[in-house]
Amino acid sequence: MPDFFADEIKKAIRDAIFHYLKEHGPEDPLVHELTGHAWHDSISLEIPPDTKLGDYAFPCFSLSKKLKKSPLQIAQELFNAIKKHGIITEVKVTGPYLNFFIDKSKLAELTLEEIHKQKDRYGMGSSKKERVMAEYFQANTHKAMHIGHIRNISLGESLARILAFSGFDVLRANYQGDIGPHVAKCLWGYLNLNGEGRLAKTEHKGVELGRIYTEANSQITGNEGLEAEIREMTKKLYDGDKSIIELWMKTREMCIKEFDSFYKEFNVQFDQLFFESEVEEKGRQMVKELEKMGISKEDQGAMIVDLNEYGLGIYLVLRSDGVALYSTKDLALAKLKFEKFKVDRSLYVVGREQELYFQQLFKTLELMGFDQAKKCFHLSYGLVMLPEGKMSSREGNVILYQDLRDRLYELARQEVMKRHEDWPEKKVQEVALKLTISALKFSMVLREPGKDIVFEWERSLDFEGETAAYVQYSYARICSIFKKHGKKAPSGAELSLLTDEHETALVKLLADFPKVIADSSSQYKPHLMARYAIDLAKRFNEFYQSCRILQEEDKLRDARLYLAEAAQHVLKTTMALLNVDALEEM
RNA sequence: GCGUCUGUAGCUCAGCUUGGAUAGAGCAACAGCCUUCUACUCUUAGGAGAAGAGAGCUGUGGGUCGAGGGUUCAAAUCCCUUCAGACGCGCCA
Repeated sequence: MPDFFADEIKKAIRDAIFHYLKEHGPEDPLVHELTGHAWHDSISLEIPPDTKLGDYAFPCFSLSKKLKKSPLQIAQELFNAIKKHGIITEVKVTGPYLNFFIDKSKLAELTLEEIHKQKDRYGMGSSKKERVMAEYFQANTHKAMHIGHIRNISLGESLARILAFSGFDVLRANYQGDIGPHVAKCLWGYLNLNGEGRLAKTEHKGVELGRIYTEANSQITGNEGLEAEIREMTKKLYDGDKSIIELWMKTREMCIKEFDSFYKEFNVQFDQLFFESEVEEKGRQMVKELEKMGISKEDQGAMIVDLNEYGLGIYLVLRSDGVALYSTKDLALAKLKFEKFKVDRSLYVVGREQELYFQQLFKTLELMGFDQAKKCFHLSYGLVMLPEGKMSSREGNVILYQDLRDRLYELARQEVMKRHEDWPEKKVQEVALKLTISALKFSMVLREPGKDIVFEWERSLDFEGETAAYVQYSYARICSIFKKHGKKAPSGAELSLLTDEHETALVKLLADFPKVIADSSSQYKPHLMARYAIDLAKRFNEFYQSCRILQEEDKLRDARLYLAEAAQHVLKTTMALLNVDALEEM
């Protein structure tokens, strides 16, 4: 709810305490506290667990200690001293709590008029004058995309959108490995597992290459002869050996093309694509610099940064044979981000297993004197598993994206077809695809990032429950009201009519939206936004269920239309921030 | 061995940063309701009636918040111990 209400209540409480003190004890440190600058913070309000108890609550426990009286007594005495005024319509004492009821029509007016004024900009933060780069996805070419990548891109994109909405200047970055042992394995597979024939048969050549990689990898792993062969091929790749470079270029192109269509399907556009090869050389130079600065040193032939005094162990920055490591390249990339792209804040959406690694990276950057190092953040996320028990780990039984997507899509298509027999096939496919991709994104963002999740894919498309479809359906319902009504909500509606508990509950939730933006942005937690979207959809449906709109008499109808339109705006914004499609019919 | 994270209803998960009133959702189960969703009939229109489904809503049942201790007026939340699991701890990314 808007701070305005809390402020008014706090003032009333302060006056009551003053009044109380005047009568009961002339000198008290409390007077000092309440006249100081921080008096505002010394009175803390809470939201009661049930709206029937009140809209705001003031617990009297802390005063109890200072005044040496029971909180129940204090609540009663404050109640006698408090003056109802302005937006406070009622005050009640419930045990040790002083509960306040606020003027609901005032709340509706303030909130809804703000939303109608701002429309899709409602909740948007003012410019932070700060540039943040979010690096995510980081899928390698020549490898299959699996369900973990989906969690990554869904989180990353949603985070980027939330940050941009809350006022940051956001750059989206993707950092991909297009060369290395994994490429060699894929190419070996291409040559030995009938790659040419298989690619000829499919549109999705990148996907097929990924499958070839997976098969090749399982054959090669543990086979010493083949592993030696791969090492040899990897070296040839790095050396630009003509015998293999042409195939590499050709297949690399296929993979990148496949990624492009995937980005399109997922509605993601990167501002900056980085490749490992770009930063390898710079990384090696940076390690030399580190040594000069006395930050790194040689150990067993390799270069390390000893971070033991920070409890971060040893950070290895260069291999003993002088070959660049992931860390070598990341150091250079970070510098590039800070200096060339003028980034003030840098986010990395990467799996949880690299937590220590990123702490080491950030600490090293800090030691090098980069101020931005303090504003680096590793958004780490857990594994995605299916109810069947398979995991998305690198070695384990991988769930390929394409397989899952196709399964989900088929399910969605059947459902849409069943409901709209009159729709042309093309429209069915279009809507089904949107539902599929939205369901995937939403399920991946709904959970707290750090935790492993079990992706209940069969449920993700349900139109009930905590799903994208439920949110989308609620939105479509609102759209359908206005379609039926034939025009938008009129301005100047009598919002004081909105006093039903369901109306108020919806208004309150709408009023909370700016805070949700602020929280999910400052804490890097997109799941707060997803949960809010569910809550809002639910709250709207409750309102819709118990309050008629179009059939009411004009004034009430207009007020409710006004409310519905506000819900529509906010719901649309939440979907945009989650990168979920807002469909007008489904 | 050390470090980080996780453990909440049968299942999937919020809540924990910043301690407060009977610990919340969703799914599944059961019992209902149903308007603006779907479809049928009637109506000049607005709309009305009966019905079904469901992608709506309500209610019911279901919990030692892993266990034990501590701090506090108050602990799912903070601290300690312990059990279980995941991940990490130098030449992978």
